[in-house]
Amino acid sequence: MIDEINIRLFKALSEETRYRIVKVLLKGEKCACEIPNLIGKTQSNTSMHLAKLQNWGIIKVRKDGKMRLYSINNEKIQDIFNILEK
Amino acid sequence: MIDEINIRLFKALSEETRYRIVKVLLKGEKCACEIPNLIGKTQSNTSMHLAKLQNWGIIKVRKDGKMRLYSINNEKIQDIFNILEK
DNA sequence: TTGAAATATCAATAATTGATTATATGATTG
DNA sequence: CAATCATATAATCAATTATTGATATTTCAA
Repeated sequence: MIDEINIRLFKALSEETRYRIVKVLLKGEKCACEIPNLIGKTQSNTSMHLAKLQNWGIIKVRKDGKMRLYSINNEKIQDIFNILEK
Repeated sequence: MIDEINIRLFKALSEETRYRIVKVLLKGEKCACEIPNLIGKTQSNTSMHLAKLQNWGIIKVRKDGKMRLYSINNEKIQDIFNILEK
């Protein structure tokens, strides 16, 4: 059901760490190594939430050497944030 | 901070019961008495989530006799659902 | 003014979720 | 191949949150 997908999207954005990750990634692709500093959380904590966001289809990742580069994987998220900023 | 308001809005919509309540109210004002049946939840459970949504500024209520009539109290919610339906 | 309908609230329990710490994996470099 | 950097994963614990069943409150009507 589409409702379940929507509820998962809301759940993704309803937690402070994930909300901050998404906001940072809306500015563009980011290396996993810099995200903890950008949002003020630990590496482990950030990594767990990145995994959740990825599992839920909110973000995607690509590898470059030993780095992982994350970016938004859902076009609707930018639209939603645009509405909230009005 | 605006972020906190946004996170609360997402939290409101991230739980199945509340999501269903909001979806029902987007069609128009509803009596508290009919919401449990409309969403398939108990009276007590529905009432608790109505209280949360009200505290968070998502919905509002007016009295008419012994009934309570609930409706959406946040213009952005319809816009968000419009995006999700695309 | 008693009873019933509509609704909220409370207390207990159950379930979910996040934070933390430590460890594991995997790629790169020397 | 050993060391190191980047990152993920696992286990535990704490905290938050939802559900349930019972009861309280309010309003109306007989």
